[in-house]
Amino acid sequence: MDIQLKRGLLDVCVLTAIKNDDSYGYKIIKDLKPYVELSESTLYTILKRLEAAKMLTVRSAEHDGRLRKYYHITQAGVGRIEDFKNEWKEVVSIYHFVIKEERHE
Amino acid sequence: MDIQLKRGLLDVCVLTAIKNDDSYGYKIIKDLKPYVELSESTLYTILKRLEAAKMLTVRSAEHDGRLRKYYHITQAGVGRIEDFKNEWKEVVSIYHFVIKEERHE
DNA sequence: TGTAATACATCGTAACACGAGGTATTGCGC
DNA sequence: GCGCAATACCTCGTGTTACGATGTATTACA
Repeated sequence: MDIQLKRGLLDVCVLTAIKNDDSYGYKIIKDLKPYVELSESTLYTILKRLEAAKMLTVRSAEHDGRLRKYYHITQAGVGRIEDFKNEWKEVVSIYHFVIKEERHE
Repeated sequence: MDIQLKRGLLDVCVLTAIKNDDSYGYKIIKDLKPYVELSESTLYTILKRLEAAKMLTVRSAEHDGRLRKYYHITQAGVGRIEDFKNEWKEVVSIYHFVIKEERHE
């Protein structure tokens, strides 16, 4: 998938991945795999960004002797998803513009 | 509209705007206005990029004593639009992922 | 013993949209 | 005739971003 096209979707995907249940880095990547591929470096950048924007909170926990950082969505994070849903209408109208501009002959 | 979300759409919008008839900078902006707002600096950056990628060709012409640069789409440019249409399926599947993850209770 | 999987992290780079600023002409109101 | 909006082009610097490369450490299994 085109990198530029992913840009507006990744933040919302990550937020969606933790929306119903707190999750952690490795699991988020696996859960999103069927929809979008993202590398670890990309994910950790996103998580840092979303934390700075107060769209999620972090909690460290030990699991089987291994560190895990669980991410929990905030109200602002939920709002970000809602904003995306509203913007979706605009995206669809752009898509229709692109497909309707066919030469009908 | 969120800048990041626009990123994957702008190139295709510009290509669509010149697809059926050659067009020029100022007109492209006005034609796209109902769908996406883009500034002149953004458009000229895009046009340069698409030209470098051989997705369009340029032809200068004088119109009412004023210079106009007409942009014409190439086969590669048409291919870019087709690629977008195919990627659209992935985008829709992401959208469905986002909206389906509602807590049903 | 080694190798994949799990789990975290940082750094540098290239791509990109945009605001701010610039040049020059036409056309209209006053 | 003067100013200003509209038309039409352009450049530069900046901040945001996705990603590959790279690093650390543990568990599980062949």
